[in-house]
Amino acid sequence: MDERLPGFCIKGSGNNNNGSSGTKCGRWNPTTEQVRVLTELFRSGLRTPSTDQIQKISTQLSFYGKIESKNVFYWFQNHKARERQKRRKVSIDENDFISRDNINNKISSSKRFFEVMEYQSDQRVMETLQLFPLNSFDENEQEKLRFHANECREDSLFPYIINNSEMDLPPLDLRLSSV
Amino acid sequence: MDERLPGFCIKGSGNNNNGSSGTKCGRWNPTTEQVRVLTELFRSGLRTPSTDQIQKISTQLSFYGKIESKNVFYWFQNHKARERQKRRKVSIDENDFISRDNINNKISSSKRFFEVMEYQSDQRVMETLQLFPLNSFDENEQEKLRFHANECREDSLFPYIINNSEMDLPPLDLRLSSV
DNA sequence: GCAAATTAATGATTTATTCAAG
DNA sequence: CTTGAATAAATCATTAATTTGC
Repeated sequence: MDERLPGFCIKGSGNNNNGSSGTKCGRWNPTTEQVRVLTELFRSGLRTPSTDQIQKISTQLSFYGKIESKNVFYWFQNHKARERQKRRKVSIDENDFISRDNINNKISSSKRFFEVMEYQSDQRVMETLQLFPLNSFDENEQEKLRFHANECREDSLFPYIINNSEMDLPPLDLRLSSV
Repeated sequence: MDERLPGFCIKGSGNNNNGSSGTKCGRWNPTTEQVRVLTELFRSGLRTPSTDQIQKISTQLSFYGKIESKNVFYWFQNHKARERQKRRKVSIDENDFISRDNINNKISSSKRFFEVMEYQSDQRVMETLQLFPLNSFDENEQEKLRFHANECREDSLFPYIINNSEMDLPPLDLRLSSV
């Protein structure tokens, strides 16, 4: 019963030999305050703290709970990388096929879609990074945007509003059946 | 049970004078089928549809009733945020304020550690774009890091200390020298 | 049974971040 | 260092559920 339950770790004897393999059990679990401080530091511009800074941070944060210097180091590494990854992901991947070819355009993102849409001519299915299962849609189509301010407020602040009132629709085909 | 589909903007001047500076339009009231399809798409992994997708979804869903693209956009925004919110509330169990033994014991040898770490993973922080998991909710990884970094509990005897942000910790002054 | 009053859900806006380009 | 792009968080506002008194 005291086996290593997945996701729940038995009290692995104080000194966790958190080596390289069994990171499950001896992993640092930051407290709220620790995360708060780290995030504040990150937000303040700190990205790659020096060793001295890491030590100071770690010492300070140890007040809130168990922490080691390496945790601080890793935290910044991961946070930096993941923020970046997140940005890239939403900017490029979320946009399915549209392009990576003309990445110089960089506007493959749907947001600038209104402005540069007419330029899309050749989209290649780049690196099989197919994120959405619902690509039963025909992304290849270049639909016309009818930016019709149908609302009371004409200045729309959200990035993309397309008013498409096509009413002649066959029964729904949105299933993520195939690609 | 009132089957009247919500119209567009009720442009009737002075009709619904809610006085406040809010919207003056009646808001979208999704039909059951619309919600069902949107939820299915969400559960399939779609989180931030591109403009193309939004338009197609909107077009498809208009078969079931009045809808605009912006409604689809808003729906995904809200649904994503609220699912995350829900999950976050559930996982407010993080604070194990554990005063472990010799917290920063490894600092003395941390320099070597950091050198190795730098060598290992400094610039090579995974550039891999993870494919979208078809059946999992891609929650914010940061939150996972923050709240689920470790399921390991030493003991459940420690009292929670959740909002002790007013400890007597001196204000961190870490960014002093090398910023 | 039925509406007025109240509460819960959720659609729509605003605000505060992030990274990256210039 | 400043600005652009694009959210995601926080908030506002309205609709639906429900409670309640009659």
